[in-house]
Amino acid sequence: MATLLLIDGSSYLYRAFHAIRELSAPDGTPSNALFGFVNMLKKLRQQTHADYIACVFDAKGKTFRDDIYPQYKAQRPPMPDELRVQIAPIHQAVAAFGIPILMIEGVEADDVIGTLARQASAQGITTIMSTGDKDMSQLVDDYARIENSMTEEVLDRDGVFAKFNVWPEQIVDYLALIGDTVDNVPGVPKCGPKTAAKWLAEFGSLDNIIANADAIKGVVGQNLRDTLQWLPTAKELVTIKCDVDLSSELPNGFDDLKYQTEDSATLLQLFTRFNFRTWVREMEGKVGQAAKPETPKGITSDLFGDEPNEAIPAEVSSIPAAPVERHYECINTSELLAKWIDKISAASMTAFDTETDSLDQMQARLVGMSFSVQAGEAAYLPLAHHGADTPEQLPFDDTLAQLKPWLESADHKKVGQNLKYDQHVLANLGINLAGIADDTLLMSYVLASHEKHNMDDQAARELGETTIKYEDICGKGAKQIGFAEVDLDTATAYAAEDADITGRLAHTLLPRLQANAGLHYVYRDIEMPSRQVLYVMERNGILVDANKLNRQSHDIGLRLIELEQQAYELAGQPFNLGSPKQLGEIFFDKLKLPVIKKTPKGAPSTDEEVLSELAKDYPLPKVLLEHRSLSKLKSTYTDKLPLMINAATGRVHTSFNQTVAVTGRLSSSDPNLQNIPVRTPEGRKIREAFIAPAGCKIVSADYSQIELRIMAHLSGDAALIRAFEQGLDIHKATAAEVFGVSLDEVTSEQRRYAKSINFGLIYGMSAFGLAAQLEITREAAKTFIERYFNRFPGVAEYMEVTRAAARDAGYVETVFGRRLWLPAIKSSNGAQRAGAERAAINAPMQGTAADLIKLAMVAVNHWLIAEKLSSRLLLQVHDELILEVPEAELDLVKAKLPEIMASVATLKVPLLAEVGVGENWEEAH
DNA sequence: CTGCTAGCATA
DNA sequence: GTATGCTAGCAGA
Repeated sequence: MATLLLIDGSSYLYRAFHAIRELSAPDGTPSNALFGFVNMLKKLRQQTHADYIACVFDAKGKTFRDDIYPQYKAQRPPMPDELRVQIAPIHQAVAAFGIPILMIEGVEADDVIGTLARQASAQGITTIMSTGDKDMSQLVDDYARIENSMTEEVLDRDGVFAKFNVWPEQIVDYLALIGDTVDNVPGVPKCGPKTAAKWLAEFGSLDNIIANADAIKGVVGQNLRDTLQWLPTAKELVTIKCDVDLSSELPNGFDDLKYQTEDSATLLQLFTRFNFRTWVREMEGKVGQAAKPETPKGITSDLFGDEPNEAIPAEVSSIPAAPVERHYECINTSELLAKWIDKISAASMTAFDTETDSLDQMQARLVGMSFSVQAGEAAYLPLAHHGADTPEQLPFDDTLAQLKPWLESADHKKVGQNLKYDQHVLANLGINLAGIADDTLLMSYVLASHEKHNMDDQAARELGETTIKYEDICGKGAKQIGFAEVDLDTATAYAAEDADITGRLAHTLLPRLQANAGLHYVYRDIEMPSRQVLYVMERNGILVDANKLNRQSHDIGLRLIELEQQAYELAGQPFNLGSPKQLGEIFFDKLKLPVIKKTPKGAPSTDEEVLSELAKDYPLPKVLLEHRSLSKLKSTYTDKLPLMINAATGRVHTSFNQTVAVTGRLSSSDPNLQNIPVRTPEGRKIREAFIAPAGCKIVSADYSQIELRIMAHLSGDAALIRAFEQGLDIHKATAAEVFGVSLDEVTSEQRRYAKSINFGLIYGMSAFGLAAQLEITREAAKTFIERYFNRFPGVAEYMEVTRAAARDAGYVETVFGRRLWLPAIKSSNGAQRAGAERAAINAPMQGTAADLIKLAMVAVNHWLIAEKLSSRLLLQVHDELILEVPEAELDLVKAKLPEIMASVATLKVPLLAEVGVGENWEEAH
């Protein structure tokens, strides 16, 4: 049976406008109604498969109802300007989606819908009226029903009766009796839905009620008798006209209401103008496919030319190309140097690499550089080799000066493998590397975050080439020599190969990224821009008060000695408190304490959980717990951090690794500044040592409940979305739902339970895990989870859908299209598979959060530069950004920073960032 | 000197 | 129950 879908455009216009908070295009044009409307259209298109479709709007001007009753809708305020300006783009969007638009002068949208619905019913066509307008209930019959796509309410004949206690054919009478304040149609005073339904149940119809008006008692009965003259007019006003002449609009009848071809180009244009990023990405994929017909793979002389030869789907792993003939040379004369400067100046893209004497990017000194502009052809320029044969090497300073313009030119595009490192190395020499167009490390990471991304592995995987390993030429371990000690022939073979392979990798990987709009967006608009911000943050470094940490080390040291003495007495012998093995022997062999759990290798565990449990009954574990936590703080933080201060800058410069975390998160190392303590008072003292220089403050801004908000967005769960929209304490709100109490009745115990389940959900929880966390039985945890899923069915469904999608595709995606691969999801090992399923649940949330804060970092950095501010980004800790801000800029940054963070994307729930200020990180947090 | 384990710091 | 990085201890070079 054929189906007709009629969208009540006028009703959704207002609903979308009021349902969504402020939202506007970059130029300030409001876009909330457009966003809501398009969202609704997409949802409808996905959910409802109709043969015929129309979106109906009110036309301008008066209607026949104004002639009947001049006060009709007289009290309705004019359409707000903010909505009015969105009408044209909304019509444009509807049309571009391929949905026919109907606007008939002299009648309202309802009348057009009524007419079409009646015509459809007569032909046996099912009609779905998508509207939120209760008046339309009068149109429901055996063929026509209402589906409200916002509330997902469905009203068929029985549904109408269930809702209003009258049948659809009585709705007109019912509306006439109760009137419509919005449209300024009076009814019978004091007659509401209850009374109207009661009368209609008793007398069947308005006519019959009028006929029996004298029999109705009370004030309402008198009111009825007073309005008898009016009621027929009221009925006429609320009756939807079902005989509108549509012959000139639809000469071919329903055939004129078929879906048209989607106009992706217009949609892309529209979404770009209003900055609907997710949809832009979606459309870019479609437009790209349509605009780029497949071309045969050709041979180009310029291998790094701008246009990819062929769009290879990202899913298809590349087939290693045929061996490339290599020609590498060593630049050791001014003629060769001139030749290569010409080459790289003319090239549209140069693969570039540096060789240095250290892995520490802030300390590393340049030893040489290599270049390649064509597959198989590359050159190595040695600059600081020394050793037995320090031969034909061009002079360091002079050669670098010749290359500096090219290195610092944004017009000369470079591609490299981890150019952030090379950028540091050159910055150490006062050279500001520019024109960084591509990075094969990031390409590999975006295409396949679960693979290895080092150049040797990439070369083998993507090109089928075996490369010279660093260790092959420099040795390893203590006997390793610096690259400057390597002879020039060997160095050339190695370094030129690096540039050559990098260029060829870029040429292979870029088309695969471009073939997928989502991945390309993640690479081009998230990873490449945040690469630059990370460089800036690493370069900035953070000021650390070494004296303060040293004093803390000293104090902790004294306390540790006390604790050791106590432990020796309690144990009856001295032993190494830091050795789990010795500790185990004392605990379980000598003192015969009970074994609570075992390590994976089978030894009795002595971790914090076990110690806490044992501490309830024995004194020694308590001493151990304090010793453990203090020695961790001392060895990892208070002892180490002062040693990490860079002598030249006086600051600590971490390395942000952009390509290790499979979820898209960053990691920090040397030192890791993403795990500075915060939970315990002793730990927080370490944060106090991260300080702002004189005249500055530390400003910290963190996203509030970012992963739960993303869960609300991804699952679309109405209750969860509502809780965030209302700005509630989310754990409390969860508790209220799950325990069925009001918000102010939630006990702290209930809130704690809810908090655990919220975190558990983010981690792909099982009943077992939750039980352990809450120290309750597994059965109790299970019923608790069931109650949660009952209250938040959208979340339950999302979990299942995600698991299934991961099993199907082998990966899951973030909101921005980042792919998170889960090779273990198809493992025959049950435990591994279960682990991968938990990761599949967690990854979209953790990964989307990572995408968001990367976008925020880029936006904040961009703002700081555009406004020429001196404030500096220093650190990122997954959901937190830390800046150093001069006092003069404090108010501005305090206001703008959280605003930027909250507005990098528009999700189904608002984003919130909270800002703090202090002399040090602890105060600011 | 290198690689592994247990344990623990963060989001 | 997700994702990381670092330390000390220890075993086998």
